Amino acid sequence: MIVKSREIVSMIISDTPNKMDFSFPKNEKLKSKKLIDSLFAEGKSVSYYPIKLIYLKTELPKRVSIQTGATVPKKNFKSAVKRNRIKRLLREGYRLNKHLVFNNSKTSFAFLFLYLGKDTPQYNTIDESMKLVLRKFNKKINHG
RNA sequence: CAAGCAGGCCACCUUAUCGCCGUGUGCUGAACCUAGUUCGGCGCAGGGAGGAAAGUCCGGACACCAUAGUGCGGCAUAGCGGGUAACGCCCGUCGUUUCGUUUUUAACGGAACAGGACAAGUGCAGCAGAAAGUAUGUACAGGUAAUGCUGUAGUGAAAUCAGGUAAACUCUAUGCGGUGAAACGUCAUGUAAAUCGGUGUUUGAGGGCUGCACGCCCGAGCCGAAGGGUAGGCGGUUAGAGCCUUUGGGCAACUGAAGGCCUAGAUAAAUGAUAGGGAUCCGCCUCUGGCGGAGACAGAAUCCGGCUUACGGCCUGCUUUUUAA
RNA sequence: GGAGUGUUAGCUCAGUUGGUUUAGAGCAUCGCCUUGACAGGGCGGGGGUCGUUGGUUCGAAUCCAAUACACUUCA
Repeated sequence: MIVKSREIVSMIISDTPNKMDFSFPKNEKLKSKKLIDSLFAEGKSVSYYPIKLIYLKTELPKRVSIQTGATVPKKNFKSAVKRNRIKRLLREGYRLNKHLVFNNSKTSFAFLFLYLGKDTPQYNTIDESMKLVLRKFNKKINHG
């Protein structure tokens, strides 16, 4: 199991000809309070437990196609350490899987990932459900 | 070995891959006519959570409000002396209480203490008790010319004793102006210097975020209704009552001098993820080892000094049999 | 980051300022009566570490301190 996942990572890195982008720079972070407010007000959502993705098709201030944020509700996790840990895991999950949704389309989106679970997760589960959520999102965009 | 007390130290390490945030430095792309500015890209070097970052319980620095002023009110502290920028913190010392395996006394050691004043005034005290503060009854004994005049018993936490109680009001001494980085400064963006009603311009509306009054300053707008816009950047913002070493002073807290060091600055908020190896601890077993598991409390948000609380491990010292009559 | 409030029976609240009396009220629950039976009504009962710990006091739900939890609010 351990060796397998290691191989997968190395395969992704070495076998892709275009040098897949795993970076997550400042411009791709969702920072505007205004945008976040409008996300909660009029955004649509896709969810696959324990991750919920709220998205909105809008104009972005920077020249990127997606800006992403992650939140964990304080109600479910009181400890700031645990909240931080989950947010970091969500960021990692998005960073390593964002090639699924980055297809140079002209439409730009604002993303916000919510963690709905009540236990601190392992990276494996975050990774799997992140992939599923992003595929669900793609389906919805292409067909609707 | 175990327990208790006191003090000190650490806060898993390392390799690979992929990432994040500052700093320094080198090269470089695009936009505008140039100077230069703005937006980027690549490389190198070095840095990147805590002992409590927490609770927000105290004290400051700093900023604005009059160079923060007067009176009342309010709040805090409380033996004495010292330390400190300051403190409700720390150190020393006196006293009281308590512990040190039978009792008493003394010494010694440990622990706790919001430990000023009820000899200014006011209030309060269930039950019990004659009586709880303008109080004086019963029994016995003593005493007087006579009398609760004196003692003992009894009730109670407390009984003419300068009674008890101030974490009761209060008094005394000392200290405290208010608001807190969402303070404050500055740049940019943008609408509405619009509409309706009320009120006011030296006979002064309103404001200066102070509980009230005074005083001072600013002063032409202010209040309400309905509605509209912006909610961004930069500074403040990390070199500081800073840390380490040596040494002088002091019982100590602490402090003088010399030398060395630079040690996070994010803002929907960085300090991470995955995989391997190694130490640590726990459990089990077929015990020179093997297998499985765990990794405490917890995340900077202007910055310092304390206190309190949460919590894993290691090391050192002392006590667990104190002494005398 | 700052400021503030609350915690009492299964639930919603009094009582706390100003100390000592059995910690009360409504709903819920249990028993009995009323009814052929149910609802409703009447009578009676049980149920409380007063969030936790410590202190002051003769005595603490109440005063003081620490702590836990929940909630509100501020450009």
